[in-house]
Amino acid sequence: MADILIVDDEVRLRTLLSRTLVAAGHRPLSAADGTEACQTVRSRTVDLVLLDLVMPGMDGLTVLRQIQKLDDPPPIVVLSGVGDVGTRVQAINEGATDFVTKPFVTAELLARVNRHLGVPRSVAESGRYLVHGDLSLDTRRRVLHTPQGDRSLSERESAVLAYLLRREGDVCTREELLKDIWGYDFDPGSNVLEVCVGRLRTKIANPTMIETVRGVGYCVAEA
Amino acid sequence: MADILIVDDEVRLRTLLSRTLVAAGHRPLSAADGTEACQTVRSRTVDLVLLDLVMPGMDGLTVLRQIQKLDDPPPIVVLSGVGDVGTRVQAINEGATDFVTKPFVTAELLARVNRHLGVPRSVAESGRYLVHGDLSLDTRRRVLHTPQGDRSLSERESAVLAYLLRREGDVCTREELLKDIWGYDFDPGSNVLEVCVGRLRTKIANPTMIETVRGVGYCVAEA
DNA sequence: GCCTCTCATGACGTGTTCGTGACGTGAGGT
DNA sequence: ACCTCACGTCACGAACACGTCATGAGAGGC
Repeated sequence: MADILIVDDEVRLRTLLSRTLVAAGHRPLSAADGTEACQTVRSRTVDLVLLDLVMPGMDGLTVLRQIQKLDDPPPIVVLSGVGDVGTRVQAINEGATDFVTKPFVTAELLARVNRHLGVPRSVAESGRYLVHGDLSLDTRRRVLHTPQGDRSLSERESAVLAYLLRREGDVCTREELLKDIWGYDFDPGSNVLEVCVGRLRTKIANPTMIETVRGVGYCVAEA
Repeated sequence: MADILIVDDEVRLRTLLSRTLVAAGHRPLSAADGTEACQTVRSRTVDLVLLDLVMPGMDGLTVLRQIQKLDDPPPIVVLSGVGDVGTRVQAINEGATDFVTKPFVTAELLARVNRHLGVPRSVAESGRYLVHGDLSLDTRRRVLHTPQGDRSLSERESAVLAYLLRREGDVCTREELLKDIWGYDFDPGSNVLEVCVGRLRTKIANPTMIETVRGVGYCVAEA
């Protein structure tokens, strides 16, 4: 049993989905447009969102982004027509958990919904969150959750921190970082890396977390 | 050193992965499709499987399931494109140990592979830690762990200590040290070595650990 | 068009590293 | 016991790596 928000402008589809979900033992909620959806999602906890991309008024992708901005966004299953492959890819990139092409078989839809409900979020989105001690990095939203609150990181900052965290306990050389993040094959002759690490450290609760190994590179010790 | 099966239909990726693994001290095996992979995995022992999900012929997920049916299935690291979140979730549900999204940084892939091999750090980073009695030297981070806490060593200090520890119980002559660490072929006429050893001893809990053999060189006795 | 955010750049300050030479000290040979 | 030589210790200074700052260009939002 889970609270599932249906976002679609067509009444018939909404009622169809509602009935299917009730039959499967869930509690459906409805929203006819993006604005309503955002309100609902903010005012109460929702376990999963079924989102139609094509809607009048607020665009589906916009709704997607709005939901992703939440602290602990629920999984989002996108409903899309067969045609719009581009939008679909974009939706996935924007953080959609899964998608179902219309017209769909209710059984399949249900299977997917259940899958995303059953799977703990940490597993479903494994790799999205990088946890280290008492702070965790949301690599998609580029937000760092610390005991002192959330801070948003820039793209570069996030990339560097993610790189270090993924290789936690390992020393990452300046060459590796410059190559894999900046795409530089040789030393740029400037101190981009240092500046970026500096900015990162100011945003981290514990600046000593990123250790510098003189003449080699940087390292985040294992928690 | 571990036997790692690479399952991918693209030749270029297979060779790239092979090279990377060999460089890291592993023995790679290749399979171009699911059928071949299943055969290999049944006919011999494999320590880890690198599995591409998207393949013609037998589906990656099917291979995954087949491997899981083995008596003592090896860990499976799945390679997946950024887009296919759904398949990824399914792969995790089906028992994949971890996954890496393509395109990937080889260093990260290696780190994960090593992590999932039963004997992670000792094999993957053989020689990284030099242990002697109650202290251990992390040669990559250049940090010395002592009962009194950690101290960071400079490059030279670390090099000298590592050299002595690797030849524990053996007397290292001044000529050897000066040649192998400083690159000096003849006595520099200064006391670089003594100064360095001196600095080292102050950072070590037990200064008598580095024994001087008058007229010859230095030695660290076996613990 | 204006504003904000990101990010590269180069100047500058600072701490670390490491070689150097002066000097003290202890060991070993005679 | 003395002398000598090898080693240890110290303080100094130069080179270097890193961190910090202010600045300006460019992208993107309103």
